[in-house]
Amino acid sequence: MKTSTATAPYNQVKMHLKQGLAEGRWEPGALMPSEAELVAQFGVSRMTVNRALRELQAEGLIERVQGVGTFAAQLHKISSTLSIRDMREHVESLGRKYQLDLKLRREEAVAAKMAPRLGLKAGAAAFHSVVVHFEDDVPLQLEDRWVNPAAAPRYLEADFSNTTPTQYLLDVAPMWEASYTIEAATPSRQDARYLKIQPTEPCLIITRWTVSRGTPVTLVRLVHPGSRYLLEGHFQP
Amino acid sequence: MKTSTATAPYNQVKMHLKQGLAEGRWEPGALMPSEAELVAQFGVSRMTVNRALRELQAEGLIERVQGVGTFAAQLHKISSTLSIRDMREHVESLGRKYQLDLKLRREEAVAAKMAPRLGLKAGAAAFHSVVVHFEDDVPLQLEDRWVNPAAAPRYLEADFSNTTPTQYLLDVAPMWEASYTIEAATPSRQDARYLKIQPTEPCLIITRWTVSRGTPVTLVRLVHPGSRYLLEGHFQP
DNA sequence: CAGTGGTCTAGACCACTGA
DNA sequence: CAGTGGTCTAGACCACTGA
Repeated sequence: MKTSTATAPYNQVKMHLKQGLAEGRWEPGALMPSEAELVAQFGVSRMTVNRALRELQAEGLIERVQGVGTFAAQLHKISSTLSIRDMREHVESLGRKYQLDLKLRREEAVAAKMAPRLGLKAGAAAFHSVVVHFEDDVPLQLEDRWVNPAAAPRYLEADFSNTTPTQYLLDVAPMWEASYTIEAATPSRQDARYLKIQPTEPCLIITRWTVSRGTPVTLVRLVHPGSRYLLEGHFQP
Repeated sequence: MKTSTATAPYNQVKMHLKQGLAEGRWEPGALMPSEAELVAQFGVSRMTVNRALRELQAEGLIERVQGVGTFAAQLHKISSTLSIRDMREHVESLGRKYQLDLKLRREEAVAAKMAPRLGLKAGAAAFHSVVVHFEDDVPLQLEDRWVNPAAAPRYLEADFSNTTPTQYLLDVAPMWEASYTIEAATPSRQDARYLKIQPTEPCLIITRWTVSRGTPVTLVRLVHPGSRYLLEGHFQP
């Protein structure tokens, strides 16, 4: 029938239920209206209410059991989106001056503990780079990165005057799978020198491992001075 | 026609496209088959391929433009689920012994800087609790929490021998909206004493603010010794 | 058995885009 | 204008649940 004019019927049903949940009209675990009831109430076809319900289910707001019914979900999960944010974009989006200092970039033999995560044998050649990202002349992040040469053979030649290692690698090897850890620790003495902080300053350290099309691409350690960096997230159904 | 037996047709279309994306059959930004082409290729109705495509879009794997076509997405975002994990559940799921030490729980006047986030006026009465969570007799998390009395009037009487503040609050005031920050910092002297760590040890500090049905519920600071705690995440489309 | 959700179809009207 | 995606419908068959 109609299309994006105003709110589509499926979306009206969806918003109606969402608001009811927000208001607590259905306690967590409570039985909600069936598809047939919503069809009667809104005067739309079953496929339309089905879409509304399927989307609410995908968002984790309701649970559905075939043969039984639809229930308000227990909201225990915060689903928040952690972007692989490029430091250049991030800093420039704040209206600050961005600078990148390439401290090291060369081929090195990869250490035994890192090799498997890069899909390489211990001692095999890999690319190693160390970059410091600045916001208004203040070091904001130290990026210590290993790259699988098979995934980005020309990494050593990449020009970082207008791009960043993150951006370059996303371009040549689209990210498909990733894991990360976030921890608090003190920086190494070398890290501290690069970041111009005391070696006792707590740092937020993100370690990220990226795979593209089944090939490990890069293993990166991102060190942020605790006093200058914060991760934020927000969740709203 | 069929139902959950084997793979539903919409899911076959979806998996086919997903695998093509994983293999790099379509570079990011490249034009993908239209709905009409997929209808012909799979011999299913348009609604069926439409569902497959809509779900891939919701997962961020493709982008669709009305009047133009369907395109392989640039994969820049890691969407990972950060749970409000209950420490008791977390520790016990690892097969470890869980203990809770209630250090403080009382009514207090809320500080001016915290009051607005709890929906209260500066100096109004709020509930304040401090709890230490143990894993095998090792302090794993310090939980310093303020609670809006309007959202959980009986918080001071809750029995924490079989539940936790998190669990109790999720039960009485289903979480609807939340924000959090994650940072690295040194603990306060008091925090360090409770956690039995040196005041110089870097800690991972999560500050979380929760709203239920428009009412602020709780503001909590979770302090984790950096040497004992790590946040992990994984992403795969 | 009645009621529930899971899924599919064949057709429809529409808005939007770019040639 | 042809091609694209956005959405809806009325009907269908099915599996599952619990009385």
